[in-house]
Amino acid sequence: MDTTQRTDQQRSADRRRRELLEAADRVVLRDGPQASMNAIAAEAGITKPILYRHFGDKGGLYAALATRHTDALLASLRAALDAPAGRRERVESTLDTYLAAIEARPQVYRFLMHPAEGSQGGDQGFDVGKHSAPLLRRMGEELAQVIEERVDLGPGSQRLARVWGHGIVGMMHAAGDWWLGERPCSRAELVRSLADLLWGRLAAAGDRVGGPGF
Amino acid sequence: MDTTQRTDQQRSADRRRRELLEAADRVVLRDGPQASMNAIAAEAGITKPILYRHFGDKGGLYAALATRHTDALLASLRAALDAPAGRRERVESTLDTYLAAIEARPQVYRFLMHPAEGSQGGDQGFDVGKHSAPLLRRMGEELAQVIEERVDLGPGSQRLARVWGHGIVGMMHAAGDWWLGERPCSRAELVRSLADLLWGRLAAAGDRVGGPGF
DNA sequence: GGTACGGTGTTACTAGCGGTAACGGAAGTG
DNA sequence: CACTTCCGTTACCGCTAGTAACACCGTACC
Repeated sequence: MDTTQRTDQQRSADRRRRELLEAADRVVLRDGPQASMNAIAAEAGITKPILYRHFGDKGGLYAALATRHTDALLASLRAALDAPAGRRERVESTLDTYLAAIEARPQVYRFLMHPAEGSQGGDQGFDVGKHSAPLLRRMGEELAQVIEERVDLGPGSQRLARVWGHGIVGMMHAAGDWWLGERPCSRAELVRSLADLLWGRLAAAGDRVGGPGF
Repeated sequence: MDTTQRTDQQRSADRRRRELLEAADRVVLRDGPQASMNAIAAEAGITKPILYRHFGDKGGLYAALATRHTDALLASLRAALDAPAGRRERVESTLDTYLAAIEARPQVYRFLMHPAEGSQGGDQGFDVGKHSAPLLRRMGEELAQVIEERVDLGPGSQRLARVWGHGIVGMMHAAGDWWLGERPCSRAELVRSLADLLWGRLAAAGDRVGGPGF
């Protein structure tokens, strides 16, 4: 009947969709954010229009792909963030989780952070600007929620928590990006340094001798 | 003579170059990072090959444009950073300078941060990935230098200063990006919140009642 | 005067991209 | 057999970055 048939079709479509996503994944892992629809289709053994029938446009495919990785990474981060440990340990463990992830798969990371904005396809084209880095936004909101749940910030705590969530995530991201490019120190050192920064060592440190005139 | 002639030509070429950059600026201000070479050429009243003769490729033009704005912004930041005031005041003033800049010209800001990575031009194409956001890197290094010069961080100070420089810049950037999109509070509030974060309020805050089991 | 030259500008083109229309063939249903 | 309904293809559009080839114009040199 209709229902069973539809179910079969849907299951088949879902399987195909997963296959396509895996193929896209392989290409992105190889080519970074430059991965073209042609290349992805070729990797999947089919042609472009099928991709477009499944995902609408490039933005759709990228969103699906990004959601996948973002979900996976966010799950790891949530685990580190919710661990039954002291705050400093949780912060360090979360930082380390994130850095380990971007260290393990830099191509995927670059793809998630800079989802190919140069879309010159005339009419619609992926509305750049608003969703420039969904992963960052989601991590920021997630962290904000955890902060607000677990830290007592007094009045204005919600606003403060959100600012801090996005700020800390940005700190982690920028430091990670720079570290990934230059590798100036070990991951553990980086984690410690960032945690120290968050722990107010900047405010606590003294001025250098021979510092400013005042 | 050769020399005077060359000088004349060079001066004329420089003037032209500045004109082209200003035209490109106008287009970027209008269209954001999507600005195409055709559009820029049209705005300047000339055609593409001239642009390419002056700037090599799109990356060259974008780099020239980015350097311009980056230099301007960095000068403002350096002024705020080097002001004869207490550390907290300087930090707040620097944050505010940056946020005011991105608030005043969001299109330019977006262009600087996400310089159109989708370059699918076959052969060379702007080597994405390394120069994904030169402004961030330069700001990070600059801040690192100031930190190392003026703050006494004990052993390992150079590494620590660089990590912090990039981390703080990333925090500022991510928070600014989010704030620019959602406008959840005033600029002054954002500045205060970020400075509070850097001043260790996260470490100092107590746990929420009914918090984690441990 | 004629001629070769460097610089400025154009038109017309290539190759590749995202995206789509139109067609071809298999499968199930009357 | 006809008819619809997908799955898949080829062939195309309009756009992009980038380039080759040609035209013009002032100047230096013979």
